[in-house]
Amino acid sequence: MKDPEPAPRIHDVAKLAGVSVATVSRVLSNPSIVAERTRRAVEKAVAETGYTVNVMARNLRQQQVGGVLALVPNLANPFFSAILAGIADALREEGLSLLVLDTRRADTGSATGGIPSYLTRSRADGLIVLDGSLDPALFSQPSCPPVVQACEWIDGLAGPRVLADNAAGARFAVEHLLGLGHRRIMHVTGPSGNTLSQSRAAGVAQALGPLGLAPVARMEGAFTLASGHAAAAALMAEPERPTAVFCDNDEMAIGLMAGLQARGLRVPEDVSIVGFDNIEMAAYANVPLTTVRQRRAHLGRRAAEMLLEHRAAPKLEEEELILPVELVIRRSTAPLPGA
Amino acid sequence: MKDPEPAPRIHDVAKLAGVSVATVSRVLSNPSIVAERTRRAVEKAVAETGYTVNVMARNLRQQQVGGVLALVPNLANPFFSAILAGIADALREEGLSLLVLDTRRADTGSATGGIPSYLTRSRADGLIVLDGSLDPALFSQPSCPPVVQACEWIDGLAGPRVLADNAAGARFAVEHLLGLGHRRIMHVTGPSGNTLSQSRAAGVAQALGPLGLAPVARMEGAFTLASGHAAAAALMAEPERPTAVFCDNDEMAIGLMAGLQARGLRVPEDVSIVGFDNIEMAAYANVPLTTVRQRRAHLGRRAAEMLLEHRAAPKLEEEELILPVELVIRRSTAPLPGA
DNA sequence: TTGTATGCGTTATCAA
DNA sequence: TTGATAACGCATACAA
Repeated sequence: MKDPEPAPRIHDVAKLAGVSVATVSRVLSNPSIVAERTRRAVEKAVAETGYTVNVMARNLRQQQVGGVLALVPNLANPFFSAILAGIADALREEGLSLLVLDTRRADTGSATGGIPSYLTRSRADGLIVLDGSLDPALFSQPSCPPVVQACEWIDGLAGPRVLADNAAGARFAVEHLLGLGHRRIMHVTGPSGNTLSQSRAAGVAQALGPLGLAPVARMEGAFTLASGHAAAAALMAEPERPTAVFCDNDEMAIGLMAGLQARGLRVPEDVSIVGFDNIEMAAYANVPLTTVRQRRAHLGRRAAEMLLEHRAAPKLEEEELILPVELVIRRSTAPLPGA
Repeated sequence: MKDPEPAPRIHDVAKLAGVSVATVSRVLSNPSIVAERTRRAVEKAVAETGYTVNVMARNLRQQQVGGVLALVPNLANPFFSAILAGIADALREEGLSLLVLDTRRADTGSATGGIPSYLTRSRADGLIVLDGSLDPALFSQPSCPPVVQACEWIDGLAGPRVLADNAAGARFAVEHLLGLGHRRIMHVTGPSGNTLSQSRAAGVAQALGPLGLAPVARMEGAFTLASGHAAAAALMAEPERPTAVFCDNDEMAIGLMAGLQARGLRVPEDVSIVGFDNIEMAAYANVPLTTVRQRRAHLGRRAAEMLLEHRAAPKLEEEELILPVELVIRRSTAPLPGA
């Protein structure tokens, strides 16, 4: 059992069309520079043979891979897949493929087969890093392709970034709660090392600081429904029970709502809750969730576009693009009773 | 502004180590066949130069891409990204990369740049198709790499498949409702052309048929929260109001619950609801959702493994792997009052 | 406008 | 056990 027919090569097309391989190549890559008559003959031969260019050979010759690698912490997380969709979109428009590496599962250690082996010009024309927990040293090899950081970022890794305005979003959220009269506000955060959590914490402080306030409670979650659910117990255990909670993402907010309701607390009558991200589910939660809208697909698209711009004309300035966010007010937040 | 240093090539390593390029190549790919002494010298030279093999050149020489392409209908859909995570996992263990193509956005028409241009041996060593709506003719080009269908499938496209047991899952769901005394059961389906919906409808019929029953109502949704929400109105409009609903996925079930509650119906007291997939949110919904558990990451992993087996030893038999599913009973289903 | 010839960086064959 | 060299399939500089 052998392969039916070897794929036709440019040579076969050339012979059939009665021209040289160079001419065929030109017809395929830059048709305008070849005579109408010749072009037609070549196109006919291409159609007859069913020829398609061998991408590997072209890539080697042109010293480019034709693809961009996205490094994501968890491919199964819908948060990242929405960003990936935006990236894929922008790349495809430029004829580039999307490669994906799940950094949590890839062994970061071993030099062969581990993450470092992917970070080469011979494997990707560019990198989009969505994982802020990676070691910046990974990207310092001379053979590392251009990098754009998106969504999260890595301390100590220079270069262009595109981020949502996390601090502003958190500030909007807390200011909204303050405006409703709430003063005892709890903050359910992401993992402490996470850059998103850090800037959102900063936004919380920006909102509370001028009033001489601080969160009355703080709990570190893991951006998961389960950790939000667990926060309900933490909230109930507070001596001064918070009247409002800002959660670093919607999953935790929804988990928290479920946990509170299971314990007999009502949202928003007893506790107001704000999330972050505006995932689709936010609008369909038990109590529709007030949250901070962040355009994830757009963020991915901008990251890809920035990478392509950077490849075309490497800029000296460190570009940092901060995308606006907005508060979406739904029913999970209400005025503090008696306020 | 030029590139700092051109990447070292195998030739540079060879010169530094005082051996031939062939020997360097051997040390890298099959160290055991080269003398200890020589090997050490080469390894030292590799370390000094920081050499890493040029993957493009190796791929061209070996006539393989080193990657598998997954065709997904919507990358932003968490349903698919969970499967992708399983695929990525299995591939990485074999040293293969994951390429992703979002088929809904790629223009299927144009020969250049469209989907067909990706379906070549020179672009991927194999294909995993997660989109059952694609034209089977796409995969009939002689240069198309091996294909495995996963999750959904394409009528008229032969070859190995790995599927969840959709019919059994739907049957379990409906049998559960029947066991609770429900007889007026509504079915909220996916898009009519979708293969998943078709086999789930078959499972529904299998459960109802023996009792001489059929769904009292049927509504075609789009696997989205919004379409589930819209189904609430359809349910209320039924002259014989259904007492239970089976939804083809959890998103629609959750949307439906939200819609029903907004109209004053209680789940499960007034209406029992079963979903499909067991997405994480199912357990944290307003009313925890009874649903059919399907191991999505596992499904992806098995698809990738099947592709790799197939590459190693193309089998003549059409392998079709049906993965078991199970019913997860939560609180959204209850006995029919008075039953 | 077209053809010839070289090189992209490897791996694999063959000979030593 | 190692070295010389021919592919792999294409794009492009240069010549015609």
